Amino acid sequence: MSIDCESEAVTNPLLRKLEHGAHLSPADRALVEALTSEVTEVPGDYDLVREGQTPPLVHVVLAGFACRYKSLPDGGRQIMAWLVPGDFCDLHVAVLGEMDHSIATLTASRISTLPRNGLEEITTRHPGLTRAFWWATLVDEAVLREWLVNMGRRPGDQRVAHLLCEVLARLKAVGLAEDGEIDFPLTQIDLADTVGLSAVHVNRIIQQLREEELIVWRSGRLRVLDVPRLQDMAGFDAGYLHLRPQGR
Amino acid sequence: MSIDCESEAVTNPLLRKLEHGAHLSPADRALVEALTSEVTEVPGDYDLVREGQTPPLVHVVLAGFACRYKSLPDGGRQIMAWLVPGDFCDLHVAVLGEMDHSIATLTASRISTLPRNGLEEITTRHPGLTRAFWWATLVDEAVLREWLVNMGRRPGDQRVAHLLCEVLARLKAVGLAEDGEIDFPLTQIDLADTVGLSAVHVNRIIQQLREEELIVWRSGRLRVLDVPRLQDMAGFDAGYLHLRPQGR
DNA sequence: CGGGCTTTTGAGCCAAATCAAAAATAGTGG
DNA sequence: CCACTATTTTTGATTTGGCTCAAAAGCCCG
Repeated sequence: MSIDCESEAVTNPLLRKLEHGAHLSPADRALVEALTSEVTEVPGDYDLVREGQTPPLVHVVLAGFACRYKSLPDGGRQIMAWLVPGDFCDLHVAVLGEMDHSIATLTASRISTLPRNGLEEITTRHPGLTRAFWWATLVDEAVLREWLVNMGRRPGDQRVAHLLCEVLARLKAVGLAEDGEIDFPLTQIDLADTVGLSAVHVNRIIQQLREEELIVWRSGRLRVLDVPRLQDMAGFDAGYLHLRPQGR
Repeated sequence: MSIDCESEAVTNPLLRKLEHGAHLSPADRALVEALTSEVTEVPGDYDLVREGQTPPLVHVVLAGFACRYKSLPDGGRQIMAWLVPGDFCDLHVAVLGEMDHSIATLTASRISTLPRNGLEEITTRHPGLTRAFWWATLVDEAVLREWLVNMGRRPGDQRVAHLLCEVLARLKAVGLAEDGEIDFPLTQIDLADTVGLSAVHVNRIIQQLREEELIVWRSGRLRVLDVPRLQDMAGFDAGYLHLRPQGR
């Protein structure tokens, strides 16, 4: 349940992420810092928000992995998004009224909870930040579209490889990847629930990626040995993430 | 290429849709009407916007079917959204800068093109409408999430059935469905590109749905014979569409 | 050191793909 | 209105990627 303070960037990951989407004034930056000052440590596999609820707080992931998911009648679940440091969990609730899916941590995480009215003040008084939030929402949507392509048209191995390429790029964008290597304490079951394959099959795919010397993944750490080659076999093109050239 | 003026509601479909998401003032309504006055007729299978472009106009579907899609290296395509009357095509471009996917008509369509600055004026001066646009974007995202569940975890027959339930509900919401029946001039190939199955398999599923007397689909018209039963077999729950109880 | 997760392995099976070709439809131009 | 095409839809046969079931091996943690 310790969350690896070392590898966390000096800068706030939310701030770091938003800077990809808009130019923020010093005042905007200070505001973001202030907003994310209310922090909770949460264990892995913990429901932050459940389908049908209208959470009073907006959550932001600061460290760890969370996800959006829906449970199915047959007991399975489909994960529809990974929420990594810098990602909003439920920004949309104020507008949509009720959650149409649940949000849970996948690993022990540090979560920031912002009061809704603080956010509403921003959207009326700080157009620069508002635009940045808007941008973040639209990138989430773009990611969702790419996932749909992944599930619909790519075979298992490319599907998993594509997901790994994406998470690497996203963590790099908030300063949490060094040289193709990231903290990655998920289970293969989580991966399977995400890419729509069985855990057994995902296991075989992982083994294949290891044999091809594309990745090393052990004890919660993932190293991509040859990023271009993995991207190539996955058909990965980072354009849909709409990041600035350098996550630095 | 004629677009069936009869079945089109008296009311503007965009307006009709937005009323599900927010209460609009008479001024807001007038503004929406004015915005959608610039109209083009477009044939089927026509690219409105292509990946990589930054379209100068924002498009709204008024009649017909369009879609978001990405082409794949192997020649296939994945459709990531169906755009039906009332749907924005590229509202996000102003923020994201560049299209990360293409938009094309699936059938002959009536498309409204709004100048970007008209929209920007709205987002600064008309909070009610802005909120309605925001709502529409978030619903698009919710639909995307449900599609992901559909592709990831539902077998072919349920997958197709679910999609049909959705399109029926969405068209009903803008007044374009009467009693489980809609204009539906798509090909089975379009369907296959949407649900991530082969056209041959989709064909077999359609035949099965017909045999089970769940649907009648011929000459561009779809009738769902038993809506509750189809929804039931598909595991369809309209909650994610965030519509008001009555599309009326 | 024992119990509960994960990961791994093996075997058999099934949903859905592919390939190929025929039948049905929808357009198009004369 | 009718040939002539092109596109869709349908059928059949075959192959395969990924699933299920089941059990073993490895890990983590108290």
